[in-house]
Amino acid sequence: MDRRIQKTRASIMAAFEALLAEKRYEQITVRDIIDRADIGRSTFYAHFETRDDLLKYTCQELFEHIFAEHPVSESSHDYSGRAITGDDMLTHILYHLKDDRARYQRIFSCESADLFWKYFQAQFRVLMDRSGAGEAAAAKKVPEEYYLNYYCSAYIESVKWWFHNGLEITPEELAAYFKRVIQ
Amino acid sequence: MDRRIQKTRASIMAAFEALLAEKRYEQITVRDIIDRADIGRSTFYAHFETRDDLLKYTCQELFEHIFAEHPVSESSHDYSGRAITGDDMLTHILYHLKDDRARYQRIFSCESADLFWKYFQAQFRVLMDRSGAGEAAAAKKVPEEYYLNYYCSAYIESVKWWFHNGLEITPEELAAYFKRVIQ
DNA sequence: AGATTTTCAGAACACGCTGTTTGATATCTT
DNA sequence: AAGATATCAAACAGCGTGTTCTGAAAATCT
Repeated sequence: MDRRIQKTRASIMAAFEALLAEKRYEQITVRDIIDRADIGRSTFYAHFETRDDLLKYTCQELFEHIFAEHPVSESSHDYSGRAITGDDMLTHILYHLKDDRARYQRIFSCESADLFWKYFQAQFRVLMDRSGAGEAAAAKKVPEEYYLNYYCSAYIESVKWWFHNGLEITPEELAAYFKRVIQ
Repeated sequence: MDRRIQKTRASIMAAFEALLAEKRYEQITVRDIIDRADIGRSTFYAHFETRDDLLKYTCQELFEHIFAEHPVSESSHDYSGRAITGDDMLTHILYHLKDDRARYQRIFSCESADLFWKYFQAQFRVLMDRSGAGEAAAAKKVPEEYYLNYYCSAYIESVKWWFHNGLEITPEELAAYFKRVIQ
């Protein structure tokens, strides 16, 4: 792969993330990006069709690691060889977030964080769809759809709260909070 | 009060809400609004400073009834004479929403619904701040801030789910779902 | 190293949107 | 009826997006 492409792409992404820390997505112009990345206008459009395209790509790139199909051993936690299911997954995701906290913290505390949280929740929902929430819903005597929605949003809100408080407590502690309020 | 002002304002609001049903807020231009409302450009700017100003005003107008300080007797429910506190409030709000369901359904199912849900949650949060969630948080052994956030977002998510399913069940039933998952 | 292919830069372009200003016209209030 | 005020159309400056073109620069191939 052409090194120029990688370099240019990297500088665009870096400029974009830096700008997100300063102003909300809607206010970031292509001029802002290319000035900061120090590239030409046409170069930007050679890499991304539109500004929205860059945002979409950033989202994918941000979370693909977390929601990868086959989690492998990581620096601060090791689940290799074990199947990641149920409760473990909740903590597993938190570790991923904490491992790359510098980046996620910047993204999640920017004014356009909503966009990323929404993408995060959608991905989490896909995961949960597979690990049936039927029993829990039945125990609470509410529709499964209602429960699934409740469960996912409560989890995301927990993570939001965690980041909002500077990731002070450990992943295990936060997971414990979540399980306790969920019961 | 000048009739012209009322007429113009009403036609702007109507045009805006109609457009929200068709496309997302960011894509609605001032030209769209004034064409639909059949007014001049400068007239629009005589009433609202910016496009965002119109959105803000619409939010306020939408929820001011629901979050009014002193709830009075309504068509489909009557709490007059009783203090609205705690659990009653949860159902009370749902009745308000159902009373004007035509309007709220249009707003909450439009592509820019997020903006309105966010405003809704912020207002709800203000309400809840006053009715101390300290005991419940202590019972679950989680920080009060964490619990308050959890509680409010779970409520809003319930209402979202309700609208998403066409308000099929009654306010009492939804409130029951909520209380059951919250426990 | 030299030739070939690909990417990059910079400027100019068409187009659309925002918010302002103008002076003439229509409509309200009293 | 008369004065106040809201509305209108049209033109304006300013800024943003996404396109196109050309020569220069860099990477890749042999």
